Amino acid sequence: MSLLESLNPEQLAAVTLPRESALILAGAGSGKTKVLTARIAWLIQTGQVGPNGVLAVTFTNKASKEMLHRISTMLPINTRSMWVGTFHGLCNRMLRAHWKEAGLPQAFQILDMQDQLSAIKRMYKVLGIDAEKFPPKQLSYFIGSAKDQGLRPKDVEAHDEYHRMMVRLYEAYEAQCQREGVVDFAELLLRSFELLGANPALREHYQARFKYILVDEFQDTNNLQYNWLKRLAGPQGCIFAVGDDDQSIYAFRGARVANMVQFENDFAVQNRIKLEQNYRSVGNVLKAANVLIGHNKARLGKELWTEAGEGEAIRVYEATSDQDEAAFIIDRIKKLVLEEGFSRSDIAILYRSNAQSRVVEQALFNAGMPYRVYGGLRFFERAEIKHALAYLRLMDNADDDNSFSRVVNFPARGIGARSVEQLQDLATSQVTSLYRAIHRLEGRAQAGLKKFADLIERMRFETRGLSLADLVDKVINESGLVAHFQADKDGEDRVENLKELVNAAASFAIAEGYYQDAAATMVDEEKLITPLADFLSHASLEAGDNAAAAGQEAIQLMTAHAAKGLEFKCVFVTGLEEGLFPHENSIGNSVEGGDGTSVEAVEEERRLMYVAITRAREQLFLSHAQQRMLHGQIRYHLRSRFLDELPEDVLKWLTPKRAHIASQGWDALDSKVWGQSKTLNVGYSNKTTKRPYDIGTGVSHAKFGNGVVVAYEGEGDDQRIQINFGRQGMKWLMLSLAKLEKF
DNA sequence: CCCGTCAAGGTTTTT
DNA sequence: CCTTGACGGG
Repeated sequence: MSLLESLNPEQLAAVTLPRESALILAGAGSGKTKVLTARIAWLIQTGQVGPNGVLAVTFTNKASKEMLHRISTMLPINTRSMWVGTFHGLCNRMLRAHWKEAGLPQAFQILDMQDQLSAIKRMYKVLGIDAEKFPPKQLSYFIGSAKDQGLRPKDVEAHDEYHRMMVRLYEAYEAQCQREGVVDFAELLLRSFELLGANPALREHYQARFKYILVDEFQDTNNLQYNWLKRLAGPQGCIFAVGDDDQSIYAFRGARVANMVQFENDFAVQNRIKLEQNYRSVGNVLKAANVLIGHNKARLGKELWTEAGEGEAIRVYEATSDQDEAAFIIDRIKKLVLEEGFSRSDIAILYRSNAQSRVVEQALFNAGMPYRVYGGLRFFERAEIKHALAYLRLMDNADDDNSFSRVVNFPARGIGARSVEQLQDLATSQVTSLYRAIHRLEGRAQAGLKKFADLIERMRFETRGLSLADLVDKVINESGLVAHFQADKDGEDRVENLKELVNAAASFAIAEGYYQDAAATMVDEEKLITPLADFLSHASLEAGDNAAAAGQEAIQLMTAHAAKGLEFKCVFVTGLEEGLFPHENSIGNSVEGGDGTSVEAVEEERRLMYVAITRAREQLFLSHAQQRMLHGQIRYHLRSRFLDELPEDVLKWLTPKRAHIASQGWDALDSKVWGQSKTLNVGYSNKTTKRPYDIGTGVSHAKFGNGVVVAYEGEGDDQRIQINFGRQGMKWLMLSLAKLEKF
């Protein structure tokens, strides 16, 4: 059978497993997606299951689109009715189909993170909560983690006043969401989970239907997602889980690698198949990756190999500064493009945190090299788009106070904070929404508010029977949004974006089969949803591309996190410094491993580094800088321990490798000290400023023992030197008095 | 109501 | 350094 022909023995074994649960440990570049899609295609093609009997779940929209695309090239079937999507997308689908049983209004809206925060702030106003004492972000986090544990307010144990308050706020938030007919991301999952729990008939229906469940990036599942899968699969369930514990980089947002082992126990997994042959990178890159990740203790164990040649050595550069690092990168890129014939889009520059992109961007800009930065605002997150969506949502669901508040006075129509406050009071006392409260204002009715309500009503009436795109077009004009931004001298882009929203609606309508003339309000036996509601869900669940627009032939800039799942011929991993990568917040910290054990937080950083270097197919460059500008201060960092963990024989140091770190031992440096360096006067007035020891060199002190010079401060007799003495802590010593020796 | 100024604070991110 | 949010004056 042709679809099995290109598989290696392990891949073939995985694809053709009988109906039993299995864990596939798939290393970076080992053909993970290929195996997933081939298994689905094989199951269907051999008649073991129909397209409707398969459910495949991923974490990102991109991954699910890719999967659908590949399936449709392998099989002549309509994939649109298949349950392939993200956890949130599939839960949304289920809740749309069973909104009544789930206790939701038919037109329930989805809150993204921004929306959730503004909902919390609005609630604080009504309840008179001090946002300083209980930061909205903290509440959002609290609610999110509770839901991830499957806990409702009544289930959360609070042992102190602060947490009792958080629980009360959680409860109030939940009541508000319920009244307004909105759900946040975690709620989609929890509702769906509870729906299956409370409804045996429904549960059994889905358990019988989905004979085969496949999960991508299994190491990224959180507690709730795991339990949702378990419940959906049922006692006879068959789950095909694909993941890589070495690429688990999202523990900080609740992902539990421990789910992999728990899965093997819960589902009596007989087969743990390892995919270790790598089809992406040259030998040297792979060797570096293997040795690096070998430093982690918490691993299931796996070693990648390749048939490809060794390739170039991994080149390492120690820059004097972040500017110098950028200059090095530009220089190498020029060589790669002009002399070695790589295309700019083959080249990626990776960093630990977004702030690091600035210096590189500047340098690329000055060198006239096109580049593309991932990680900005996404299309559906832009303010003007959010405004347009708010009008649409309010038309669809009159109880959506979030949307109401966003646009009631935007564009400005003379409705001040005072009027809205009064309206809120009335709405609160009558337990209704802001929009509905307008009609109860009676004599005190504020003319502006009435006019606003009329506007919404009119738009609702006038858009009846229009196609989705025409509807959106009508609303952006009728609402005054387009006129408002046209009048703004800097509003050109925003007008363009609003028009782009009309296009997005049109493409969505076509993709989903609503077509242009869809007076159709109901489509798809399973969706039971209007095109508008469907589009609004889509906008919340899929915020769109987050890359800044640029020519296709551009150098790619992104964080190591954002690079997961991608590959490039040439990769630069930058900022390899203690405190940056590994990040200072991880150094010396332990975190709960998900199964009660304690794991070094730096292991996740190491996995991130592993992800970063395994993005490279042919050439890999690593760099660090002696000093860099961070938070407006010059900071000095030692080179990353990760550089010292790489095997020397695959490295080629372009600058001399300095030896100060290896002799030191990392235990001495594990306190959180790197963030405390002081600003220095650099480059001038060093008449009275001496630096007998270079930053980064080791010194010993009679009382404190060995340490590393981190910074200098002051001048002349007042000049002080900062030294990290490891366990003894960070000390500032008077240079004139301290008795120090180089070691 | 809009715009400026000032203070605070600043991993990683998808849905 | 640079972005974000909170206030107060015009």
